Amino acid sequence: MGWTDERVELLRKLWAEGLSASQIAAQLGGVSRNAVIGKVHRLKLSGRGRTTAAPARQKKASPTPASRPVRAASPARSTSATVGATALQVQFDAEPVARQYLRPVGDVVVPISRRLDLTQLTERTCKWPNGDPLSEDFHFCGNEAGESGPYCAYHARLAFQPASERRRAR
DNA sequence: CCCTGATTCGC
DNA sequence: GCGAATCAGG
Repeated sequence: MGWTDERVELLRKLWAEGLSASQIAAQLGGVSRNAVIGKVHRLKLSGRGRTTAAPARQKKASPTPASRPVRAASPARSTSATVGATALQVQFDAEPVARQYLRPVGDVVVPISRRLDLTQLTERTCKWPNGDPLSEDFHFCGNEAGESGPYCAYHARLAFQPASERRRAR
């Protein structure tokens, strides 16, 4: 799957919104988070909320076991403090604050829900329920779900992370 | 352990 | 240009 204009556009949008690379990758489908990150860098996007600093790494240069590359020590990389907004990642799920920007299409926030009907679900589609089950608006996420679970990467995190947090917090 | 982005480099 | 492998950090 290549980077079509639309996919790049979506990438830019989601990245700008603060979604993580893996989340974006999950929504795009067919690409890994590494692919997303790589593309982001190629597009000269990067550093928004800023996560891990960039201490100028240097590795993986010679597969030769006998060769020991000299360690270049000159980061010369100052973190340009530019972005004033977008400092924190969004952790929405049911938070009212989250709903602000997550309604670009009148759907949920995260992935581009496909609004699948129950009968349209396959074993590889995310079965995360969206909306009120009692309402007609109810639908399923429908994004790509691996074999590791019933949900896409994004919803899997929403579903399972709270559990670990509970364990830690409790 | 999970995750995050950053970087390098072979393709 | 692309992205897997790897690194570095939380």
